[in-house]
Amino acid sequence: MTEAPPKVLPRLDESLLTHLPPFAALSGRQIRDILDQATSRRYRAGVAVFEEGMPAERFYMLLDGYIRVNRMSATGDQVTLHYIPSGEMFGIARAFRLESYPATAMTAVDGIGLSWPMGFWDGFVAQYEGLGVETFRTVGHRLSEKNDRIIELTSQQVQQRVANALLRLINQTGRKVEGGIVIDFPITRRDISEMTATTLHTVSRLLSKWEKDGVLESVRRQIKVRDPHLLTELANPEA
DNA sequence: ACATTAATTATGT
DNA sequence: ACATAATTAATGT
Repeated sequence: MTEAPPKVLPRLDESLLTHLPPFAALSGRQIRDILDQATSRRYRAGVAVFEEGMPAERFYMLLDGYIRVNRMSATGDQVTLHYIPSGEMFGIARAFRLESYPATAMTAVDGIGLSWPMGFWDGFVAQYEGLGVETFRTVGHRLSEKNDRIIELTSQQVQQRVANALLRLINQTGRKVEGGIVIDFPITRRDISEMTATTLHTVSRLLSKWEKDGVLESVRRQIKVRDPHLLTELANPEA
């Protein structure tokens, strides 16, 4: 479900973008121009920013929150592909000459995003040095991560895949707290099972076991990794 | 070494 | 109360 009314926030400060890699190389004036053309919008947790197959009308910069990217499988199940942290661009279909969004973008938590009409994309990358370069960087990074996961899926057992998925989550979206690192947004056993090509039951069993072993703590969509090193060992097929 | 099925128990609105 | 999450055991491939 897509949310209807775009609420424009009162004031868009340039400091919103200056420290973000895609805009870091730009002058204050350039950032001002970009911001003046942007629409800012708050999103509640659990809503779709855009959906798979919809005409790709806008592209986005996530200022706060996390985006969960899903795609529909052939059997009709939603599959979680990955999470996007704040500070990254998403929905940049135009960069790949796509007419429609290849996946659904759901908010994992309350968040704030900027967006621009997709028609601005080509002009932006032509006009603003570094935007295209940084986009290549993030896309390349995501691709190499995908490659890693293909290797995992074809060569590793379930425990290792789940352990690797958790490691990625805490590395990319982890927040340090007393006694460990928590995944910064609510995540279910089902979400993890979708990312690792297994069932929620197997994930549940693994997490229960690891909780007993002191690797992590987990209550209700919240996971705290207490011992990342142990998890790293579990992720490596040693024997 | 896993999935599936089903029953049961939390937990959040 | 009702829906969603999570656990656990039993059974199957």
